[in-house]
Amino acid sequence: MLRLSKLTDYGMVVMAALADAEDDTRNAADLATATGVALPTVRKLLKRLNRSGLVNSARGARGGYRLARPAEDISIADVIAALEGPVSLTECAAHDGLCGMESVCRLRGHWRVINDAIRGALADVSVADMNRPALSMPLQPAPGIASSPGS
Amino acid sequence: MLRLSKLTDYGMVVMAALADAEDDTRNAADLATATGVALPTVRKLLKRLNRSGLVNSARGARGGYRLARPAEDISIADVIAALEGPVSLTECAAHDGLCGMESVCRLRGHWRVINDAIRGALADVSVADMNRPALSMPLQPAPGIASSPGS
DNA sequence: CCTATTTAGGACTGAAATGGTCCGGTATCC
DNA sequence: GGATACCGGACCATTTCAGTCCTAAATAGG
Repeated sequence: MLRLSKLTDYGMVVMAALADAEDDTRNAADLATATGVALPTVRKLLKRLNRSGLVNSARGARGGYRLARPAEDISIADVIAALEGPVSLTECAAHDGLCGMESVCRLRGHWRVINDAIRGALADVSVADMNRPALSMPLQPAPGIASSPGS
Repeated sequence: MLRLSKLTDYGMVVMAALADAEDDTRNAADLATATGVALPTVRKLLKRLNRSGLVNSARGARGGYRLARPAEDISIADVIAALEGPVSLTECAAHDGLCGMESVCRLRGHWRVINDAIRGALADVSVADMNRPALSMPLQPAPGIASSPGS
């Protein structure tokens, strides 16, 4: 699997909808209608996205949300990090000292590299990219891993 | 997050331990001792790995397990697929017709591409690679995504 | 042939995460 | 001042996950 949570998936959909009206402010109800995601869920997502600084909010009548930055400058990795924390395939790749086997585990260093590579790849796809109708993808090779010692 | 399950994590450790003795057959108890993973868990892992054809098993006295192929020919993606199913970041990347929004969702095609890229990256790291002490990684650029004209 | 060893397969349980909902409070516009 | 809409949090039902255990089957060795 290696699956994103459903919330994150929906979060991307909401972000994409928000990208459609970059300047307009849209409220949670509108976004729910536009995306087909249940309203309370949309609310929850927007709150988290706001706290993480990915969207700006305006309270009160005629309030709503809009992207904090141009869609080109918001990556999938940003959205994932906002909704489910930073990418880390294994426990040990994220935090130190939780495993007990760390000192003798040969795998750990490798996981970190792989981890960074995937995060890098995800960081190279923007919300704007995801919003394009077609399937052309301007994405980078996963900088961390690929390149030999030289890098 | 985007985290592997703990079982998969342990599974990699077991595979690495198995790679240490490519020709010797090792039983579940030995592997539990060598890896520090609880015996019942090791058993469970080995059963699954066996069913997926990643290891071969021998029953009876002096039985045990060994890698079905050279460690160089078993990728991380193989192990992940064996233990938690094929890599698929989103529901829609794996199965058709479960979402209801599929026909109108612009994101779907993009997710598939990203998905393939990550799977590709994971497929380029072997158990043998993971077993090396150092941190040099012979990994490929994530063939699916990158490729664009420039790169 | 008999016994000890070791995997095969599945059932089961407790704990944790996840998705989803709702409520009282606060800020803003008209 | 009233209506609108976000803010923060608590809350619950469901599912998934990790981990354990038991019985059956197969093999090696005496």
